[in-house]
Amino acid sequence: MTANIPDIVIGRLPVYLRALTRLAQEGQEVTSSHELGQRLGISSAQIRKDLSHFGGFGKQGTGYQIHYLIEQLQQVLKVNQEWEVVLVGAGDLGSALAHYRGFTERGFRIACVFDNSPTKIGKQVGGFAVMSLDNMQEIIRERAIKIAMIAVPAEKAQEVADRLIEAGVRAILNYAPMNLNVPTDVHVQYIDPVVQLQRMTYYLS
Amino acid sequence: MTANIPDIVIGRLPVYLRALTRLAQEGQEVTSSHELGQRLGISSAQIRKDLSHFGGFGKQGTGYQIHYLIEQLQQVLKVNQEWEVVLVGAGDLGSALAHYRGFTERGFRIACVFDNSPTKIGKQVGGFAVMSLDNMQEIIRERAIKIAMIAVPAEKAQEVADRLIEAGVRAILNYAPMNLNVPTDVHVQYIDPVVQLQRMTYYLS
DNA sequence: TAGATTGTTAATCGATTAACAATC
DNA sequence: TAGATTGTTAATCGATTAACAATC
Repeated sequence: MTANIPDIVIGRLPVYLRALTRLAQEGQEVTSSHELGQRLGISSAQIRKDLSHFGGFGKQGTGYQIHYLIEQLQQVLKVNQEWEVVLVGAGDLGSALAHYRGFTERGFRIACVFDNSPTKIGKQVGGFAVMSLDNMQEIIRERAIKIAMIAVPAEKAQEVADRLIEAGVRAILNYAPMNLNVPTDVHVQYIDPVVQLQRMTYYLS
Repeated sequence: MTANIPDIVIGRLPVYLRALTRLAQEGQEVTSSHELGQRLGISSAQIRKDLSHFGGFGKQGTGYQIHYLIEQLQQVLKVNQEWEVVLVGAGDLGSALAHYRGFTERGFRIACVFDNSPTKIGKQVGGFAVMSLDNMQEIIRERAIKIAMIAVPAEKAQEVADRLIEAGVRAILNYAPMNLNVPTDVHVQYIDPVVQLQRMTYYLS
């Protein structure tokens, strides 16, 4: 039943999870594929189809128990546990990420912050002592860390990625504005605000 | 020829543009759909198909002149001009965005930074004097600004979006971890690092 | 010329939607 | 029961890929 789910379906689950969490915060206990779809601008059929890949989480006539569905989605996405993440780069962006409080409540904890600038190593950034890149691989191996965020200049990103992967990282969130070459068993997601802005200007005026 | 291009195609153009710019920086003058595809992990057929929506930019047997293709893509995406952007929210994230140097070189200039916290209004953030939200709509109207970035807490995001749209904004880059309800003529892109991390944990271990 | 690569068509593949029986 | 909504199947829609003539 859980074999070979399309990645595009997986990509929507965190969005469902986020919307459900918000509904729960608002005090609601039950929802329907129709209501959720309206909130997200997605068809109700798509939501039901997506969820049905993983099991029948709802009841005919009633809909979905929000708390139950949240738990199920967390389990599917494996975020019913806490993941340690390393952050590479302690510039403006890295520093903002280190300060961001939203990671822990949704399953991720920054374990270490690395940078190779002598002016930054040893300094505190968002409660973390910035460590040298020289220690990075050792720490990743010791703690068996699988996830990293890259917030270094574009020129350094590929080299950093190579070292992360060599040490055992299998998921990378790349904030550097460039494409990474990685083995097929390594997953990369990209965040480049300019790419997203450029996608919208096409439609303007 | 330029009628009704699928949005998914538009979404890839900025990525092509970024890769081409990098190739140009590396001193290369000509490339092929095959080379570009390899760099991006995309099939060469898809690249040729995408580009062919807008014209024949290449030469058989030779490939694409990088500089020429960059210019053409910039024109298609309307980033051969500078767009003014307002930034709402001057917390850690907003501050990092205000400091980011990568916007201007790729077509976007932050025009103003807004926040409604009295402790922030008037302070300098990345070279901008933070202004009160009370002045926001007036300034957006005066300068006919069409693009905004939202970096406020989730609870405030919808209200901020409503005010931006009322003042004339038509493209929003939303950093708040929540879905926005907007009219159909307004475009929204989302950046939520946790959503992207959660999409990858599914595949781990 | 020979080799290479485009632009485009047709075929394939995959994702979304519509519809409805099942059932709460 | 009557009304509502799920889970699922089949139909539709759209996107990707393969293949190749055109041509530099």
